[in-house]
Amino acid sequence: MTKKREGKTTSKIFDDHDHGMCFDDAIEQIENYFLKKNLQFTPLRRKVFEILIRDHKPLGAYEILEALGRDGFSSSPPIAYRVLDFLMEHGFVHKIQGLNAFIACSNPNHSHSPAFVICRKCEKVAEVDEKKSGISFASPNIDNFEVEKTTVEMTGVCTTCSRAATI
Amino acid sequence: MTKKREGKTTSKIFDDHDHGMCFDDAIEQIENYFLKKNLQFTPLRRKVFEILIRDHKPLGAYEILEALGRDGFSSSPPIAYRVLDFLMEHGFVHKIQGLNAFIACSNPNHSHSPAFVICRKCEKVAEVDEKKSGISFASPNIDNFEVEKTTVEMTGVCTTCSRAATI
DNA sequence: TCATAACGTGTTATAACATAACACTATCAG
DNA sequence: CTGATAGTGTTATGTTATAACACGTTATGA
Ligand SMILES: [Zn+2]
Ligand SMILES: [Zn+2]
Ligand SMILES: [Zn+2]
Ligand SMILES: [Zn+2]
Repeated sequence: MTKKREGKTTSKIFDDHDHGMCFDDAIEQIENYFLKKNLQFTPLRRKVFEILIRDHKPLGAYEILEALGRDGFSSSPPIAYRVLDFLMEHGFVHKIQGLNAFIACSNPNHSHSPAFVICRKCEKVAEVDEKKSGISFASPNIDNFEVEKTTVEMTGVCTTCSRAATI
Repeated sequence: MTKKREGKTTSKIFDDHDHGMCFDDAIEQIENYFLKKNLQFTPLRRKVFEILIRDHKPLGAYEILEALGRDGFSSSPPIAYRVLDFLMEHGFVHKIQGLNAFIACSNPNHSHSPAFVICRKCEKVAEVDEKKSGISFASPNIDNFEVEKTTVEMTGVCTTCSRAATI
């Protein structure tokens, strides 16, 4: 059976943005970026990004594939993984390692090392800025090991789920 | 920590410990812990831990299963996953999300939120302390979200692999 | 113009990782 | 003795990800 990924909670960091705005902006930003970099924003790539940005929640590759199938695209695994890899390379999508899921970036304009806050009950995920989060990578460089990529995920229970549990 | 000599750099974090010591100590520590907590350090649990601490490198669950099989234990998947879950609960093993692999803790005595430095070429992994790493979780609490667990992984190329590439 | 290389999408098959569900034994408290 | 708990074992299945190859389109450029 399929795992459920759903959630309806309100905790500030999880919905402190206007998502209608977010959606339109995001599409525009990615279009501009691709144009500038001479990359193709093909119908498939656009569709995958739209699926992710639509509800702005983490989706597994196979959930994305189902959605692609419903919209008339091929739904064999490599289709999703290839596009996801591409979108991740360019910073428009991130992988949430703790959920084996993918999420549209909340701030693609800003070059960043994203950190994620994950509720283990409702599986809502917030992408937070390094500085905002209270996390700081004081040194990007450890013993001459050049860090190319960081994964930072904080798992816990959001206030909504926490309240719900104690009722 | 970092040495620079004649243009060469050496990264110490990957091998700055006496592993013979590490192995014996680790076994003793886990034995004491289990005794104190009235937990069973069964032959299977011991074997899994030994497999992980032997070379002290990340191993996939199925690699561990093979090793178990070679040593006369059952090698069906749940065997490994159950013991790994158990050892992780008690902080003697960590999962490296970026590799789908498991590694023996380098510092089980110390209550910690481990961070990992991972070479993407040789897949060596070093567990570093929050403070040493230059990473700090300034606030354990973000907008009333109580963080229960953190995942911090830094991927890059270690000096050895980096030197090898430029020869 | 005609090779040919690069890219994007598509397919089938399979690899790699992880869990569900149930069975059996040993231990131990009441 | 009885029932609960813990540990190991088994079979089967679910879930996530990649390999390998096919095909059309679009640049590149002899
Ligand atoms: Zn982002
Ligand atoms: Zn929640
Ligand atoms: Zn540790
Ligand atoms: Zn290396």
